[in-house]
Amino acid sequence: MKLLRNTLLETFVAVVDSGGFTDAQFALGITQSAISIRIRDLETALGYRICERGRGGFRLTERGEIAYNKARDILRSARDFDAELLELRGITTGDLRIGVIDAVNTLAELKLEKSLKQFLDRPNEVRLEIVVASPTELTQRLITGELHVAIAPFRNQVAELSYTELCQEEHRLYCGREHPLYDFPDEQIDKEVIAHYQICQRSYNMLDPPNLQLNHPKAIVANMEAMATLIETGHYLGPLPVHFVESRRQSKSLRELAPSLLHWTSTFYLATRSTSLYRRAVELFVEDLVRCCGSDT
Amino acid sequence: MKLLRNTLLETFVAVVDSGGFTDAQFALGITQSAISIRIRDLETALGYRICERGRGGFRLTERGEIAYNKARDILRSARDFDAELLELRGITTGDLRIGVIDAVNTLAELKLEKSLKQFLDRPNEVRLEIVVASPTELTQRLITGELHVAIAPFRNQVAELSYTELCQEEHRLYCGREHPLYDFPDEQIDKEVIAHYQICQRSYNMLDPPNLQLNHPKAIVANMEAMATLIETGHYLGPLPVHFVESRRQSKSLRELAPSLLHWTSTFYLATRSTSLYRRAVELFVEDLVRCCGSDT
DNA sequence: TAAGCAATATGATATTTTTTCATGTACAAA
DNA sequence: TTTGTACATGAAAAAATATCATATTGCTTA
Repeated sequence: MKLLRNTLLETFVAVVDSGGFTDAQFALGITQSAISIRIRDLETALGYRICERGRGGFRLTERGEIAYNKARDILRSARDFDAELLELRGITTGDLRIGVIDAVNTLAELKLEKSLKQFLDRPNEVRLEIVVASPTELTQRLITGELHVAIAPFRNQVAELSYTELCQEEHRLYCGREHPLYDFPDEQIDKEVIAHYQICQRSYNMLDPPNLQLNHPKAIVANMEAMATLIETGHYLGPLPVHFVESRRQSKSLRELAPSLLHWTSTFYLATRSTSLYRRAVELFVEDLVRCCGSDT
Repeated sequence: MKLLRNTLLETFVAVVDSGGFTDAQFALGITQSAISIRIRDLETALGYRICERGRGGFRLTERGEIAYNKARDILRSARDFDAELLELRGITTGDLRIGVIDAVNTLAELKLEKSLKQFLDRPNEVRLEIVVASPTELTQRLITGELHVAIAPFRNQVAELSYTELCQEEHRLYCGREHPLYDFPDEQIDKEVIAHYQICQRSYNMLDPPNLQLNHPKAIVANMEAMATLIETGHYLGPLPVHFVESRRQSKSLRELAPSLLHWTSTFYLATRSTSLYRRAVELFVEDLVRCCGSDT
């Protein structure tokens, strides 16, 4: 049972997500009439129209748009609130919303899979949600409470969050088979040489090869797969995590450039809100993750 | 009408605040049976008992205590959420919860009264709440959202809040009629002399006379009235805001010590949450206050 | 330009939830 | 033991919310 009943808001959100009343019937398990009435009631309560509907299609009004976003937020925190109170029974329940940076599943040192398994092996009623996003976005979503924990190489840390070091990720510079440097002997490669070629970067400048001069127009990607693709075209050099390259078939089509010269690491952190409300599920998962990562490095 | 209906939690909070079911009837405007049923339902939903009741008296259980605090928090944010959505109509409504340090009403430069009047003169449906507390507490309550704005001489400012300078408050050191220094000529008073007497301080060390050596056991107070009382005993010297002393009868029984030597000022700030949700009422009051304070200084 | 259709609104009725009223139970104090 | 207070409970009433059938509306389409 739910502690807070937000029938009207839940209906509103479901209607928006379903793009109209008709489809929301199935999402909500009530008839279209009921939905119609609920939306009317909500509009009466608010004193303004939240959406245009009818044969012309479904569309939020300007205020409706604002209301929708706020409603989603409050529903999420209502769920978390429920979970907090229910967890006082000793049962692990509610949402656990985890954010990670992309290409994290092959980072063996992180032990994400192992700790998730440990967490889930315990008796629990947790609804898991995993989101992939950039460190900046993850930070933002942690602060708003949209995420409970996030895992990424956070470079600029903010006061609202607290960070725990998890592991290191090793990076090298790679080129594709078609690239002029592909057949170059390592001994002849140095930063001077590298500087002649275009380099592809991640949009959040977090994996920059340190001390590399980037004189040339460079490509920007927001995702590891995209990075690999661009490097494979043979047009760009680019940094990639070693585990990422080694875990895939195409590794043969990529070449590490002067690994003794061009290698660097980034530190992965677990981030949570400093002033987090107590949630057993979050607590337990953090424990599991930190334990698994700490066990051998 | 309310957007979020938290019947169960509202009942719970009202019952706790009324100290039992019987009195909560009047607070809630429903019969005792209804309350009994609601509390039972809440306990069923939670899966644990939240309070002991019966002829033996009313008492929260351990978990009930936790639940009560969380419930109060969520109800407050639900009210604010309602206000946010309702204010999209253009009507100023909802709570406006203001925190101030004590003895603020005689600080003329602050123009608190004038700006409150301006604010309230506008058509509005705002429920005002004014809380008096120490700067530390005010900071805490702002962060949790318990307060919307706070006014005090904040000395250590935190990142979560943003501060606007409002005005200055002038302080002097005073002694009571019975104090040995009461009849001392100002010329003979210096820090050396002062250091021989006990000084009373505010518990948040914010109005400390700068550069005063406090060698002697000193008294601590958390409130301006208390400070005045202790000074009037003739046993302590103590700092007081000038406006505070001048605005009351007893000023004759207090003496400023070497005002040319011993005077200092503290800066009053208005603090709000940096990442505050948009509330028209809050916005307007802040405008009013800043305008009134800025108009002449 | 009217018929057809798809999306929502509405009125009457059914169902469920919540409240009250009357009464029962338990327990501390007299 | 009695009494009175504080809460619990069952039945009935009231209120809120749902459904079903049908109306309305505006956009296609012929």
